[in-house]
Amino acid sequence: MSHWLIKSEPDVFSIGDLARVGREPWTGVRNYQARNFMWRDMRPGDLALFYHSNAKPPGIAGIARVAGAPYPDPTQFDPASEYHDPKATPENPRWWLVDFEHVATFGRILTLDELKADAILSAMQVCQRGTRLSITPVAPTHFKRVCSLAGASV
DNA sequence: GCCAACGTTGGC
DNA sequence: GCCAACGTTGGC
Repeated sequence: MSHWLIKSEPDVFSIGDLARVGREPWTGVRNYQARNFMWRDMRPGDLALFYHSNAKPPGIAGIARVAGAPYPDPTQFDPASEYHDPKATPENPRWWLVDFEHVATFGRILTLDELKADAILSAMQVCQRGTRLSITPVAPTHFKRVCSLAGASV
């Protein structure tokens, strides 16, 4: 099993929103590296840290799980969507996604400051400056340590 | 295929 | 709101 970190702006879609809906298609990813993670590398059952970006404070808010196999992001075909991609066709899709389902909401946000201050977790990609990638792989040791610091048992 | 300009992300 | 980082675009 692989582990991941997925970013979301809580004003747009938060861990609480995921808990409410249960399962959500991860639409709107328009970066090839992030797409490749979903399209090629993720497997159903993989666990992901749910990170709140552009938040006060930014940090990890909970855990999600890859809920199924990848499929084309429907928003790329929708001219009314802000994620519409005129170069994509149903016969030749460019953007793929997976659904995520809610696993756990942490009792508190594990803040970016705490991650950076931690001798082990400071190596995480999300801690490096200039990392804008919305989906990143996470080492199993990092995943376990985050869960233990957040008091979550997974 | 180089690279300057531009747009976006996201912490601060 | 500022701006560093960096991916993408498009002229050549």
